[in-house]
Amino acid sequence: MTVRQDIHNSSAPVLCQACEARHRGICGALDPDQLVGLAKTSLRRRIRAGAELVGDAEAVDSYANILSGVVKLTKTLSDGRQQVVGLQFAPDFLGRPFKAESTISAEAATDLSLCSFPKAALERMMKEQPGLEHRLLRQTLRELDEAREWMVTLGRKTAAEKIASFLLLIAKNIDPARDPNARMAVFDLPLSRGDIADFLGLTIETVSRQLTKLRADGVIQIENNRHFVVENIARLEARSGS
Amino acid sequence: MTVRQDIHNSSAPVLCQACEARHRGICGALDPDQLVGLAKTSLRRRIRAGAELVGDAEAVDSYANILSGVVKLTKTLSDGRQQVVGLQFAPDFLGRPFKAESTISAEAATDLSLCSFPKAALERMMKEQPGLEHRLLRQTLRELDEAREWMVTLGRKTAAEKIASFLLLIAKNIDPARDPNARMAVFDLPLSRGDIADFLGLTIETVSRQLTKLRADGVIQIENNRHFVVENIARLEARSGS
DNA sequence: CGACCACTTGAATGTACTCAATGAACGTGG
DNA sequence: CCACGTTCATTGAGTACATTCAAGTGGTCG
Repeated sequence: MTVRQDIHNSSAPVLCQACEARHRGICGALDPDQLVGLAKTSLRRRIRAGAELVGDAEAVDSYANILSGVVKLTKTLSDGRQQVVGLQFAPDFLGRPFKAESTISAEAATDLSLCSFPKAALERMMKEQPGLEHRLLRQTLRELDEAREWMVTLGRKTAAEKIASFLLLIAKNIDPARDPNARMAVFDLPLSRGDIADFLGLTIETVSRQLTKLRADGVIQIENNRHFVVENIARLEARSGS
Repeated sequence: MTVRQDIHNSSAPVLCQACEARHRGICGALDPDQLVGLAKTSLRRRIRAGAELVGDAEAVDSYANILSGVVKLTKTLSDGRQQVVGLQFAPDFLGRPFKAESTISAEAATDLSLCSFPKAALERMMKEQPGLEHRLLRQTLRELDEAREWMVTLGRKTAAEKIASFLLLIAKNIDPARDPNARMAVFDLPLSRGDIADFLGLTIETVSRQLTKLRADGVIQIENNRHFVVENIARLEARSGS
């Protein structure tokens, strides 16, 4: 582990030294020279929570890696009903290759730090380094698995189970350094009640009621609306419908 | 169009001559020599409707292309609740690369004709032909788009809208030769009422009631439970919530 | 202090579900 | 050929869960 990091960092651009995408993200496919090449055209950007990254049916000319923060992917029906169709965390790749315009919109759920680079730069590099496309395929397959997992939640779970499943999802993804076997979890929710409702296919009121119930039952503690403490994750899992 | 087919077919294996996957599927990435190589290890299989192709958490050692028929991908909760998380049509690729076992189960919704080949053969070929991985990435991205589109349907549409959306989905995918702008559609449903319910996150009874309503309103005609006629697709679209 | 925002709580309503009975199509065996 | 069982779909009545509409709470900021 430490060895691998040493090797990777030895000649990597400064920008990439502390970057998760360098290891777990798509940049892990690049050799030091290629990394330097991509880093030349890349740019670190900070985005405020709530800012729209990509609007529906909007042309996209750059891709990015998430360095920190949470991105919310949404789709909206003509009458305004909204559905969150995905959440992305560091070090996920952000963008939809091979399509001029996106059919979903992306929004910063929290403050973000991105490493962004021109669409053309990545596509050029994909040609000379097939490993890049391989990484992309892996992430896409993972996202597909997640989307299908969520379809089960949306289609077949009760409101109470949806909320428990959601809290588990956040607990497991919000902190990359977290021990996956830990018995307890503490985190700040990256989403408002409204966002959660749109993610779970519920209303704000139902989300609020179910959270209140979990708190009343002693499964979770809530401070300042956003800060959550889960003493015993197993109790949440028991309520998630698995 | 005819030119392209001539070129492709000139030296292609007999098995591949009439195969949609040769053009629109993943095999389109292969040159004639490679196609011959893959065809050597591949096998045409016929499967009866209802047969299970891949069980949940079951090891998979072969991939396949769908030549004809419809495959149903499902996930099941511990208490038996089931959700259909995807439908695949010819000439889709079937299988989950880079993972020893699948977390979903695949079942023949209709009688199937498959072109199946060993996992190892395809993975070997992917190394020497990056275009193959590219095709796979494209299909995966398309499936991801479809899954997200369906998340909106599951999370935010009413039962009536879900049914209309489902009928549109089938009308557009069941017949590869169909004119996408055609005003009317005629098709045999590849799924039972129960399957539809599992796809839409509804019960059988609700599916039945909504279909009856569409028929009563003159939007669709139903013969023998499975055969559907849609005189005016626009009327269905108007009810799909878009 | 008042306005605003996000969230919570309450009461009434409605959509889809559950349970139950009926109907239609198909295959088997007497 | 018809009676019978089976499977699949439809229809009906009553119920439950999440929604809608409405009011209230708590925190933040000008």
